[in-house]
Amino acid sequence: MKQSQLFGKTTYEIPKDEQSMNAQLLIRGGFVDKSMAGVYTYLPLGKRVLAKIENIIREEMDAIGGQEILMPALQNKKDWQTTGRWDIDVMMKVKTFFDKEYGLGWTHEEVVTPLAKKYIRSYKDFPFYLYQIQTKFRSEKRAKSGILRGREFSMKDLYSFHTSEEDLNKFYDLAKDAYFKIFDRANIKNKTYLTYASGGDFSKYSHEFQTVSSAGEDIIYICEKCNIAINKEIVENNHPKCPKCGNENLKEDKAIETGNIFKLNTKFTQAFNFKFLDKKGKENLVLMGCYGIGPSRLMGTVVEIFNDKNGIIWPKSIAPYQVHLVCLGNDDNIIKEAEKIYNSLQKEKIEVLYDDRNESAGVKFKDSDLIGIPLRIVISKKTLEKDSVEVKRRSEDGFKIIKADKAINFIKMNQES
RNA sequence: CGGGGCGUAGCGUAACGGCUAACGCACUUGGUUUGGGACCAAGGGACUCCGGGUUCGAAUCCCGGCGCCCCGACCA
Repeated sequence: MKQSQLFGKTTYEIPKDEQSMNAQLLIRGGFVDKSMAGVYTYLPLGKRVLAKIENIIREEMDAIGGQEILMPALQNKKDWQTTGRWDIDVMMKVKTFFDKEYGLGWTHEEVVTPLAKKYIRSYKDFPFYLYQIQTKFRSEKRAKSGILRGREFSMKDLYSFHTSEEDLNKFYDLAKDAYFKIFDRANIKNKTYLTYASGGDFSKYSHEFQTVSSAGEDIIYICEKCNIAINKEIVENNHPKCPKCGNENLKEDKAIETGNIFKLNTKFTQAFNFKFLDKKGKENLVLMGCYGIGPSRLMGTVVEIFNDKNGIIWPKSIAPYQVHLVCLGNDDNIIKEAEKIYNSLQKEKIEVLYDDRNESAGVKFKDSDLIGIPLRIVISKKTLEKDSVEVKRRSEDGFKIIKADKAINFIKMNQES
C-alpha cells in the first residue's frame, strides 16, 4: 500500500475529547475515527488490525471445533421477553415508524438457543459449538476509555451445547486454553490472568480473563503462586484470598477484562424449553456455556500496553503491515530503488506500507513511529551511496545497515522468526 | 443517571458586552527544500452547537435543549 493513497491521516494534535491513551494514539495514527461517544469508525489501518485479531480468534475457535455462523443484530422482542431480559438497561431498542419494536443484540443467547432448538433433537448431535464475530450494542450509561468500552463494538461469542455437566466442563477447560492461545498470539499472555469473578445466580464463579493495565476498570488480586487472580467484586470482607490455594499475600492491580467464559448450564435452555432425547428416549434439558472476547477491546488493550512516547508498538501478529518502507528524498534514483524494494516485498507477499509521500524526513519518521509497524526500512541518499538499506525494529533502538540485495531475504527471515 | 468541566474553520486554540471573529496546524497554487514535526509567496475555508431571552449592540450575560470529556454509580 502506498501511503500517499492511504485513507486516513496522522495528526500531531491530541484530540481534546479523548483522554484515554488507546483512543489518542489510534486517532492520531489514523486507525479509528470517533463518530460519537463510544462509537468508532475503523479506518483502513485500524480495520486491518481488527481483521488480524479476528482471524487469530477464528483460528483458535475453529481449532477447538467451533463452527462460525452469523446471527442478526436486530432481534425480536418476544424471545427477549421469554428470558425476561427485554427491559434490562443495557438493551438498546429501535422502533419503526409503525411502532414495531426490535432489540439490538448485546449478547446472543436469545437467538442461538431457539436456533439450536430448531435443528437439534437427539443426543447424537451433541456436543456442538457455534460462534460468531459480530457487532454488539450496549447502552452503556457512560462510554469511556476509547475503544475499551463502547456502545457499539465487535465481539466474538461462542456458545457450547452439551448433554452432560462433564462434557460441559471438559469443553470449558478447552475453551480456557484456547483463550490463552489467543492472548499469547496477541503478545499479552504474560499480563493476562484467569480471574475468578461473580457467577451470577447459577454458579459460584465465572472466569474472566483480566489483562493488567493502568487503563483497566477492574481491580484484581493476583496470586503469583497459582498464576490466577480474583476480581475485587467477589472479595469478601476486604480480605482477598486465592480461591485455589488460600494464599492471602496477593498483588493488587488494575486490569482490563479482555475475555469472559461462563457456564450457563440450563438457564437459557430452560427458558426456551430446549431438550434432547437421550439413549433411553428420555427428554433432558440441554446444558450451555458461553465464551466471549471482544476483538476491538483486545485491540485497545494492546495499544494501552505496547506504546511509548512516540506512538504505538504493534506486535507482529496483529500489526496492520509488517514492513514500513520509508523513502527519504525525491531524487529519481532513490525513488527507483524504493519502488524496486516495494515491488519485491509485494511479490514475496510481505505486507508493506510504502511511504512515498513528498514529506520531510522528520514527518516520515514521526509518522512511522506513531503508526508503529514492527519493521522499518529506510531508503535514502545515504543508504544508496552504500548500496544498502537501513532496517530498524520499532520495538528497539538503533538500526542495522544491510546490503540492498540481501534486504528482501533478511525481511523474509525476520517474518518467519 | 448524580457531580464537575467544556462546545468558536477539518484539528488545536484566541478574542473586556463594541471595528470585517484572530492565530497555529491541515488544505489549494507556485517556487526552494529532504536523515527527526522545512521555508518563502499567494489563496480558499466560520449560521461562534441549537432554540429562546436581556441589550443600541452577544462568541461573550441569562434560561432551556443537545453534544463531548472527567469522577462516581452501573457493567454475563
